[in-house]
Amino acid sequence: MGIVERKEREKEEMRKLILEAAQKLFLENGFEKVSIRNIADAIEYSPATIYLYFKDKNELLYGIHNIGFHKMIQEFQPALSLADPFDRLVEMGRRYFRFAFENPEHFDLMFIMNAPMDALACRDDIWDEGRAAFGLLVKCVQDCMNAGVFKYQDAEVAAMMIWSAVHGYTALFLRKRLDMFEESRRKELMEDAFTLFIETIRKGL
Amino acid sequence: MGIVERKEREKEEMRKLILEAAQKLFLENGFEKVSIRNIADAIEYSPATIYLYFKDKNELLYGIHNIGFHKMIQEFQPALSLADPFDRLVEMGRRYFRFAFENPEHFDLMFIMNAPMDALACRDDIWDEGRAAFGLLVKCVQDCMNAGVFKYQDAEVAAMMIWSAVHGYTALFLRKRLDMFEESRRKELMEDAFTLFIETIRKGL
DNA sequence: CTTGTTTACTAAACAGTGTTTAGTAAGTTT
DNA sequence: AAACTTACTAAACACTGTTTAGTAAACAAG
Repeated sequence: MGIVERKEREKEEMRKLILEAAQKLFLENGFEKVSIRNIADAIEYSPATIYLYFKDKNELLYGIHNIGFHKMIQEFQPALSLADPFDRLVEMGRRYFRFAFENPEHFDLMFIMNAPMDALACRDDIWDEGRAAFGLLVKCVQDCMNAGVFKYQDAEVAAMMIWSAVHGYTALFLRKRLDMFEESRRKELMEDAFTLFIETIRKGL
Repeated sequence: MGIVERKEREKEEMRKLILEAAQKLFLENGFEKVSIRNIADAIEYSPATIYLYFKDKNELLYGIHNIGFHKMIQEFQPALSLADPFDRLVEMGRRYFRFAFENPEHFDLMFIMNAPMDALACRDDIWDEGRAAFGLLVKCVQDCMNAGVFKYQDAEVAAMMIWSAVHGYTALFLRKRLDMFEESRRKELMEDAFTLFIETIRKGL
């Protein structure tokens, strides 16, 4: 009597089909320029079908946001296995920015756009993906404290401060607020600001 | 023969009428929920009229973004007249966040949304408002260096690093990425992270 | 004062958008 | 074979930003 199981499998596969077609279109054309109808066309189903698998567009974007987190966590792995906790922290910072730079649409969805958070708020659910990722950072900061690199002792507060600094220039860059600097100066400025931040917390935290 | 002058005045007034009606609606309902038709209704003109005064919606949003910058610069004034340069820097940071908290729609337009930057990019113009505001920060950081508060000597890089840190938690907060912390903890965490950042740069920069 | 021209404005249309509803056809169960 | 359930869709609804063609008033020139 595996019919119900098969149906469930098919349902899951359909969700995946939609999600991956949507992701492909979004990454290719940007979020503003992709509609439910475009996605429906790509998978050769009617637009209404998508609403049988996702409550609304926010829910769909939330699904892609999840894929983004998987990708990011994976790309963080090499950083996490570095021996020195401070090196680990620096490498995590670099990878945060590099991920944003190489996957701007995913990063947008994960940390800037309203849509995925609205989907969560509607179900009044908690942002588990964000919590987990932040947890990685807190752990790393805690290791730095245990190793005596930082004198300050509240790892969560320190992690928040570090996340802010790295997220700040990443978000400003992505939303073109650093375009006021000429391209070569911009790259230099971001690199130097990051290095300066690292040196500052090494001395002052 | 003041006819052409009067016409120019009327044209300017009409722009202002549209801009302020638009701003009012945007601040009341948020940007996602206001259309050109809504604005047209509010001023009792047809939608097409708006396009005689603004190239497109991005241009209109850019206009409101400018009003936001005027407001922000004004609210920065008291900070700028503090005697001690480091106090000045701290107060600027506090006011950056307070402005965002009290004027989230304006802040969004100024530092997060794509629309106003797209309007600039189309005219391939430079972001003067951002440059001017960043200039204030650079000057303040330079004063801190001259006063010997900071040892590091590149004011622009240091300003970039400081802007990043303050913008980071502001943007994360505004885009609901800190909602994973319970409300009271969230306020505390932001406050503590800011204080920690201030203490860290005081010691380490 | 009557022309011709310019200006300011709008009705209506175009080409889209997210989403819902009512209905169909195939698969499954009895 | 009949009844029920599921998966799907055509078409509509109520919007969106934007453009076009046309009108009526304001102005300038003869």
